[in-house]
Amino acid sequence: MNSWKQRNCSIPIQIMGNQKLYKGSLQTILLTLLENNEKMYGYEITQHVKELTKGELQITEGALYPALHKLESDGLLDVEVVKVGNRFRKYYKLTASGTKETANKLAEMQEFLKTMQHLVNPKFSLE
Amino acid sequence: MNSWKQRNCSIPIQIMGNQKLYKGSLQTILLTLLENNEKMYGYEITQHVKELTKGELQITEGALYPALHKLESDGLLDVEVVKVGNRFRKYYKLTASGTKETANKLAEMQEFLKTMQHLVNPKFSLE
DNA sequence: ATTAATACATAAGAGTTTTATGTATTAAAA
DNA sequence: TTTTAATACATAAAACTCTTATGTATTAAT
Repeated sequence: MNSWKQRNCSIPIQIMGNQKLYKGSLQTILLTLLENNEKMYGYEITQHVKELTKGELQITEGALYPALHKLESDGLLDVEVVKVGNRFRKYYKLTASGTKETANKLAEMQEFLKTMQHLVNPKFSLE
Repeated sequence: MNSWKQRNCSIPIQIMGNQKLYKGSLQTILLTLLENNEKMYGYEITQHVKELTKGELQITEGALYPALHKLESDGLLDVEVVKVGNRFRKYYKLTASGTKETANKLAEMQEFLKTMQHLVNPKFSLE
């Protein structure tokens, strides 16, 4: 039996309608965060992103952990397990090839953002 | 039997690595195009986007046509079939609610683009 | 003649994310 | 002091979107 009754019962007051726009950009976001922060663990990432985006982007656990595992198995991240009290954290950081790949992904993202700006904001399509 | 031998045989010289970043933004792109162009047909859209993005974004037929059908069945687009020679085109244009929804999607997209800029370009996170 | 471009369409499969569930420790609140 | 919320990990089923492959047909170019 379960010692806990309910979970995930927090009801977000305002629903984010554009979560689906972030599809495909999770890896890039994770790599970028780790480029700026040296090492981070999963839960920390979710909180950090929530703050950075003022709540607009909520990285779900079901997306986050598989993504981190994939980046690790692809050799882009190294992991270090640290015990804090009786609880453990898995700290991730970029490998050498992870740093290289981050540069690629960032360039692609910048290109994507520029292109989308042109598409949705044709006023700026002077260039 | 097939009277044609091969198809889709054009081999793109440079592969676009960041196609997946566009996941989730197709509807918004279509609506925006139709806001700027009054009426367009499918094939025209693919060519228009290819030009606008200098080949960076190639909307595939397998994505485009189902998307147009969905927007239509959602009441956001009206369709008008026009015969040109012996060939037909399906011209799409925004309905009233389509115009309204376009504004919403555009706002979401702008918000998304701004947020992503902040995330991947922390130098600009002054604001 | 044959190929490429124009013009539609759908289905199978791949890939990513959401939703739901599971376990466990620690801090806060009732 | 018992319950709840927050911290911290994880995985599986389902939903969703797009790619790839296929199908049909007309017209322009080679």
